Amino acid sequence: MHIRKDAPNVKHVQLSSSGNPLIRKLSQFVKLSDNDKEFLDRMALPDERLPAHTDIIVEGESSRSGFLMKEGTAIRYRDLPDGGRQIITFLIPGDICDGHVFLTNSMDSIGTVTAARIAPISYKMIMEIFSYQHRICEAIWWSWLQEQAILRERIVSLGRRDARGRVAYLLCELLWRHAAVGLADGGRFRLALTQAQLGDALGLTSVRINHVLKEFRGRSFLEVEHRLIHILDVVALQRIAGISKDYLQLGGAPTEMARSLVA
Amino acid sequence: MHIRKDAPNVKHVQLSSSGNPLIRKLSQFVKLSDNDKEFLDRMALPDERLPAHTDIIVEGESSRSGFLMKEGTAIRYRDLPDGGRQIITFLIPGDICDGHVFLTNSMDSIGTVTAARIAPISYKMIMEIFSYQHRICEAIWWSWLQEQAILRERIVSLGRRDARGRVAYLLCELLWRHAAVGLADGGRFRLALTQAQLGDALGLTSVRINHVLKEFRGRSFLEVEHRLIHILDVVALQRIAGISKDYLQLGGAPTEMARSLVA
DNA sequence: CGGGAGGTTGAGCATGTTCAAAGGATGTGG
DNA sequence: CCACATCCTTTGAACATGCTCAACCTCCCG
Repeated sequence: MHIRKDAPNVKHVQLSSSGNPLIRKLSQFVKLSDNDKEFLDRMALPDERLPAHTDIIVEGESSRSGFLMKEGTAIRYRDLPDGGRQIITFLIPGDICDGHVFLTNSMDSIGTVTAARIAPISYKMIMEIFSYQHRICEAIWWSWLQEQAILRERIVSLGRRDARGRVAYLLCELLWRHAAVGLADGGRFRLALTQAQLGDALGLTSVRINHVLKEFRGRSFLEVEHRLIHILDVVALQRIAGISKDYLQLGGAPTEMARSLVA
Repeated sequence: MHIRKDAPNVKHVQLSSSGNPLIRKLSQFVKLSDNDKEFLDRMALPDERLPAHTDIIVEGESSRSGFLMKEGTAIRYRDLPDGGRQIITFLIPGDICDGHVFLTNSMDSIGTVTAARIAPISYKMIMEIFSYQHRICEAIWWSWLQEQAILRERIVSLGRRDARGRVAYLLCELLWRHAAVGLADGGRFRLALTQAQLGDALGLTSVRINHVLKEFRGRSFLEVEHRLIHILDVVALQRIAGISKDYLQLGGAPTEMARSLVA
């Protein structure tokens, strides 16, 4: 990415992990009790550190049932026979990687992008949540709906948006997701992705990503300094992506109508 | 599609709905008891008939919580500001449309393609399943994993496969899904999609779809007679799509390893 | 410093699009 | 049950978006 020589001292904001991001994430949907929070904190321990560029799960082979991202960024991706690669999702702190990988025989791999910290989650624990932790269960349910909505939005992106629209959408998605776990300050968040990785996520080449980012920088939609991305004009990006504000229901509670139906 | 003038009398096979396709679908994953089946049959009643080309849910506005497809084909799609459209998923008999649409504020619409028959599902009923019908709950859980795997595979398709690969993959997916609910006979299933709709699902134009189908017909990978599609060489299609057999875990039970973890 | 990874740039190329027009199939009302 | 209107498929030619390949540059890190 473009790195400004004259980068000012970056204001020290809360852009790295603080406490348990899962609590932050689930609090979007449900008011968690102290008990709930304690449970979630226990669930996030013990954890495990992983260096950058390390595979967690390779082509569907896994001894792990699932895990919670505590720090860092990871990708769920697929290597194709022709040498290509498609990044399917980015995993950021607060995300639960659900082990679907090997349950369904899909050949996805999962690997870290940056150094990361993850907490394994056993199926026993999941079953415990389902049976005894109803409020957490409800929140996780909402969180899954959100995840699915993100997958569907990505399908729309890849199917019908051009390069600029795809980049614009992905940046919005990542900003909102980071904000939802308290890892964004205004339009700022830490993004340690190479242009090639962005390309692999968007079905484009790094060259094209480069052109689009250059244009966006020129139009002052965003700035990149070191590994910190700063979205200056989210509205412009949304317009380019062709989305109106409320898409994805990120960073907000479910609609009243929806809540009443579930209660 | 190409329609052969000399189409022979189509063998009368079980390509339209017979009984409750949801039972068939869930039986892939779990051995259902007579009680379970009775419950699922009650769940599928009362039903409602809808003509072809009818919107069920429009741009996220819905008074419906969810429904089960009993007969026919529907699409979940998105209309874009520029006039384009992206079909996100096809709904076939046995699929539960989960009402995510309005819960998450996404602007998806859902509409029938052919005449259809659907059974509304209330949230009360879903909660009942979660609380009291553990075997069905487990089966639905598996079924969701499968759905997610399909969405992810579609992302790979749109991101990294060319037109031929995309068409090949979609045909395989539809064949396997139809087979899973007993609506395929050998390589045959009823597919009432226009080439424009296939294009909207695959991020391509109808013109391109036409060329690809022509090539596939020429190479004897498939035939189309009236609205019946006949896949003659699935293996060839899989090769073109770049997938190996077990993808998606369609039509088979979960791996032993996976089952033991959940049990 | 020197090597390597990632970013930037340009020229030629390919896949798929757009636009347009004509031929079949379908189904609806008279 | 036919006639007409409509929708779908098929085909061709010009065009555009994004790709490939290749070179060079910049920064970072040992």
